[in-house]
Amino acid sequence: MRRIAHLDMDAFYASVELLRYPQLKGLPVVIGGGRRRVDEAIRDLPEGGTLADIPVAAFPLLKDYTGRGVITTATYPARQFGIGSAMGLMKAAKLCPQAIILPVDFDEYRRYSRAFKNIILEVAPLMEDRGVDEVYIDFTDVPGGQRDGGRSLARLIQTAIFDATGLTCSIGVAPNKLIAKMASEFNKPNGISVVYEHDLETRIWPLPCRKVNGIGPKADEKLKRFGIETVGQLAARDRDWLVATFGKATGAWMHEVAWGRDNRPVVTESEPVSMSRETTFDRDLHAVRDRAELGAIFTHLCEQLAADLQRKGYVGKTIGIKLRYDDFKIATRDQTIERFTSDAKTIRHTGGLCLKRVPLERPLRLLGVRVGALAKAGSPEAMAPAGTGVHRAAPEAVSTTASLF
DNA sequence: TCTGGGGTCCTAGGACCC
DNA sequence: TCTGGGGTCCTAGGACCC
Repeated sequence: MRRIAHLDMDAFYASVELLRYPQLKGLPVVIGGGRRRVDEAIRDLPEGGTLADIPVAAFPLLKDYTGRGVITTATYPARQFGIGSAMGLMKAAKLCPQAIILPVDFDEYRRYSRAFKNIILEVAPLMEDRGVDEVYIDFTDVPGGQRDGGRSLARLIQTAIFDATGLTCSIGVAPNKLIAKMASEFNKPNGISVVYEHDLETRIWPLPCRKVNGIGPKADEKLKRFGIETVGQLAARDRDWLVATFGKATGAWMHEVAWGRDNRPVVTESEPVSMSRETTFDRDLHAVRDRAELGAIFTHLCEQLAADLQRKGYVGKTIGIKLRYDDFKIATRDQTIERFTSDAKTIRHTGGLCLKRVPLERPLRLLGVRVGALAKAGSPEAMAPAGTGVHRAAPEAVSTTASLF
């Protein structure tokens, strides 16, 4: 019998921070803010003092935070105030002004990410990466993976991760990835849930459609307009109606997931499709008035992206840009070039051409650059001579102000 | 008081080829 | 000369996820 686990680290970023700052345990803490006050607190430490010696009162508070940004993670005490991830910092400050805010430290989270994944791999080799804090694990052929429907193995992994890192996680074990993903949320934090095929009606059907991985805000809203709130109500609609209403692929998929069917394999290896860098400015910038600043930011993003590609050993041939205007609307442009590249100057130049094709009247809040159509550096594909494809004229520039780039 | 950064996949139209 | 269908690549936007 197929047994698939979904493992989700509990409040991952925040939990990693609490390992450094145990004095903050039990307090509302959010991750997502600026660096300065924490740096000051570290600098003010007495000789020989550790991070754990920083007095709680020295940490920055949400109410003193000014600036843009969102919460990436909130500790469980902070969640009691209604704070959640992706929430704007200003809104979170209203809900819980006394919450402590810490800056994001991706390098540290990546270290712990590698650590917990290595522990899993020692026990179960079929693991699929789903980002820093999540994985799927195929329990089916792991010795002991079937015992108690997978509960024993889940417990073993959970304990091993905690012993090695001090971090807790929640695990769902089910017949497939779809159900496992939902099950891992049943018992958070530090929980295990085992779901069988025959639990569909009692444990899955009562859930709101939004809990299905793949049904987002838009699809959920449309479902609600037809009176469909739960997975069970979705399962009650006939397939043809779903196909007629949501389209061939989406409708059929919805019918399958509502009946708990999902045969996607656990995928252990995958190649990246694109890499990108983007930044939201401290204040909105204008293409004309802030031309020099924008140009410098863009160059820097291209250099960072080129360095990412080179470090990871990839080249790409579709260069793209992304803008977010002050009204939050997004525009993208891209252009495919003749040769694969990871060169900052080439990316910068082609990105500059893309920028000439996009409207630049409105103030901008974000600028990004992307390289897609990736190949491994040095691979036969990446080395193929240019001009073998169909020749296509580059799109015309539409913007005049954009020539400033 | 607005809303980060890094991704994947899908759709849809047009170009172009067979 | 006209008609057509399939396949692939390119581009833009959008939904969704972590």
